[in-house]
Amino acid sequence: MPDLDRTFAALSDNTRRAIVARLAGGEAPLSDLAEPFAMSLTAVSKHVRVLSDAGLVRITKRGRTRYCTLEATPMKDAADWLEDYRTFWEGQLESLARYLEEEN
Amino acid sequence: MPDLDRTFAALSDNTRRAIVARLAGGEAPLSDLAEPFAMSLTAVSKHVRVLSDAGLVRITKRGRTRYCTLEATPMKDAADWLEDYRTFWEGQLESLARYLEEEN
DNA sequence: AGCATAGTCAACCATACAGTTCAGTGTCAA
DNA sequence: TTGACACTGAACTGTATGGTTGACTATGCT
Repeated sequence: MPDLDRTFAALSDNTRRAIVARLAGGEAPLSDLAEPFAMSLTAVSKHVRVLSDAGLVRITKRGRTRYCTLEATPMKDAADWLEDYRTFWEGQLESLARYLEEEN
Repeated sequence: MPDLDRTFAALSDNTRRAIVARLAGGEAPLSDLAEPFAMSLTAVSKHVRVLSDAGLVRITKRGRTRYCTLEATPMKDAADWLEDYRTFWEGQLESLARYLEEEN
């Protein structure tokens, strides 16, 4: 699953997760995306390219600006992968709860 | 959220996801974990360290073998982060479904 | 035509990562 | 006590990542 590789890798950076969060609110031009960050536009552009390579963001050029939109599917795939372990961690956290319970 | 950074980074490798999958079935010694992979034990040991640094795996030494167990919480955090976007991608995939519907 | 805006490209730097090999440590078993 | 087993550590290689700057392209505005 090299797709999952790239999806998780894309999400392993705080800046990129912030970009994703921002794009969940709707499409935005690159320069708008870059504005909140204390780094060059080039750097943000690279981050967006990583997201785009991972298929999480689609870039459409209108005039001189690039509009970015969030792409759902890869994130769903990642969530689905994690979801398979939900029962596991729910069980584990429940055990923890029981353990803490008994400790009192 | 540097924790999420490390969690997602840890999950961005196929080998490590396979290790996680394996550990979901119960604790296992390092050498058992390494066995299915066409790489050195050292390499697997490094992978496990990455998982351990990210808090996804706990290593307990009994005798000369290291037993690895899956640790729930960080994966839950990652899943929770992704879960926030579920409504988003469900909406988007629904739009896609409607679009495909209308195309016929 | 001329300038500002939006962004890419190329080159560079430092750090991290995935993998190797080889040598070493610690533990169990005969 | 000798040897096998289960690792870890150190050193090295190649490649990726996150960031910079400076030059360039392309579009829009006046």
